[in-house]
Amino acid sequence: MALSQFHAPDPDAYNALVWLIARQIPPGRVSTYGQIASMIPPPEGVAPDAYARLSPRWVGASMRAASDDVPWQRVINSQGKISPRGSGDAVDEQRVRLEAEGVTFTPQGRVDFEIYAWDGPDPAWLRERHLLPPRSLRKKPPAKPA
DNA sequence: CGTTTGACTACGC
DNA sequence: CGCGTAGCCAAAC
Repeated sequence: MALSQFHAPDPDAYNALVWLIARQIPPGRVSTYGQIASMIPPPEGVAPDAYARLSPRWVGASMRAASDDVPWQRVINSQGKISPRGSGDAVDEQRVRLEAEGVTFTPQGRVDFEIYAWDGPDPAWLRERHLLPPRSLRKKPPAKPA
């Protein structure tokens, strides 16, 4: 069975996990589609490499379908920018909401992950729900020379 | 029933 | 930093 690059095999189940995680993002902090995807194990039958390639878009689809009780404004793309979509209205609204929480944007419209990146839920919270440790959005410190 | 239309990301220039 | 590319389904029109 071919996997869709736009929707998870079981959208409803996937959405529930994405929204659950998104609701943990504190005000004034941001996460990314890819980071949230990295906390969710590949659905049954989905190979790890395929999951890594497709899941960020699945999370994007989940955010699109999210109701207003999910802080969707705190999820941006890996470049630190608000993802463009059809009507620029939603993009403007997202920026307004983030700025209202204290998030600032560079002149190029980007959010600095070094300042605003969310490190993910408490490890215990993740383990209890069979979720995985998130990949960091911050630059990895240079390898420590012996 | 054929077309259009999607909240992504890593990578190369 | 900005721009283009691959990936290749399915619901809404």
